Amino acid sequence: MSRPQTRIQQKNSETILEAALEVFSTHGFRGATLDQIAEVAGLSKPNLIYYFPSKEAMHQALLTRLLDTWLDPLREMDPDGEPVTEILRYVRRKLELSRDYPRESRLFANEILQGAPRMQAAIAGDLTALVAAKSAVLRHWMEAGRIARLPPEHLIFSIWALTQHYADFDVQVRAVLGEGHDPFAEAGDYLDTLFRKLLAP
Amino acid sequence: MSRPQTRIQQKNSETILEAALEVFSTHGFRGATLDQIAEVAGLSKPNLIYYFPSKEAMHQALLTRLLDTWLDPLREMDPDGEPVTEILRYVRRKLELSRDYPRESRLFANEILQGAPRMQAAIAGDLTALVAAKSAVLRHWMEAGRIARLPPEHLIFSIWALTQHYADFDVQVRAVLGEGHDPFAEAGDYLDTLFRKLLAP
DNA sequence: GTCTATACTCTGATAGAC
DNA sequence: GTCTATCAGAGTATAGAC
Repeated sequence: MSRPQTRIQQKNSETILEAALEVFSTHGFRGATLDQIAEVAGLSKPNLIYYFPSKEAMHQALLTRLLDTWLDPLREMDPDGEPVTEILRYVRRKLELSRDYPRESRLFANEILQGAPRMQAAIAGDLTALVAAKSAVLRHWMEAGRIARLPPEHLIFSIWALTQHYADFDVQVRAVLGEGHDPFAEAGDYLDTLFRKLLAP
Repeated sequence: MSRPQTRIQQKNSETILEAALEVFSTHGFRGATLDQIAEVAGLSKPNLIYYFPSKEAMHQALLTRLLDTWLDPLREMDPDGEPVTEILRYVRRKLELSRDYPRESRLFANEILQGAPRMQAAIAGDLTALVAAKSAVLRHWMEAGRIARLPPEHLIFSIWALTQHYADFDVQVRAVLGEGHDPFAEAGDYLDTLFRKLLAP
């Protein structure tokens, strides 16, 4: 990957990725068009292609930067910390990601829904390895009787499912709750309660 | 909607919807093409258009039949039943839907991810009304001290999120678990435990 | 009722002027 | 570095033969 040198190039690359994120995250890879991305970015279509060799390359650039941000909070779960505190912190940070980066969450969801054709490697590699490592930590805590004995991978799945739901199904959540609700604030309290009860030995 | 009269028409309509489900559920509405649907269905492209006036109409037909199936298990939650039993039954039935109809689950997820442009009405109407009704039931059980006091809508969201995750993120789940796992069987046990602990007063 | 042929629009990408 | 013009191919949908 060759990428930006000058200031202007950096700024334009940024503008394009921002626009691409907006479009890919709502329409998926095949549903997104360069026309749309160009319009959102306020640039001409050929200009997009000047910065990125193809539509595919834009998508790839977004996915690459995404996965890192996405896995960061899990990486930070400290094996030497207090188990419940560490897990609840992870839940909270993951929910904050959903609140602050809903488009990234939807981009990821779109990719997985489609069978992860452009992410197979990353999922089979980094992600699986990290989950394996953290599952070992969780299992260790369980064996020490510090949290309830549960299948660690499924515990992690449930954190992902519950937090991402508020970003990915935002439209549905807001429709059901109606006016005068702050979905993410309520979710924060609810998930805190849920995992406290679940983890109690 | 005018629809099938003869046997042949019924059968072909069915074949087309089946193929359309396959394609829409993996690529989203805009990402799906009539070419693909025609190929999967084993029919010619114009023949598709003979049965359905447009791509849009096929999608609509799928969404309409979907929502009903989708909400059925929630409808069946019995206000006069034993609370924990009723809720656990709902969780189990919803998980079975994810296992048996993963494409329908992904079709729905795709539509919501995109902001539900073709489902606004249904979500604001039937779905919201049903959730309101069942939330009242849950709240009643909580006030009677029969289950833990929790925000009822979020309790329902968590059932949706946890069960649908196994259909929508199937690729990820299987990659993380590796060989020799039955994700849905394990999820069944795990979610049973989770909700039992969560609902205990 | 179903197919072949085709009209017309949109899409991703390139050429070449400035 | 950025734009206008444009291409080839794919996309939805229609016309009309059988």
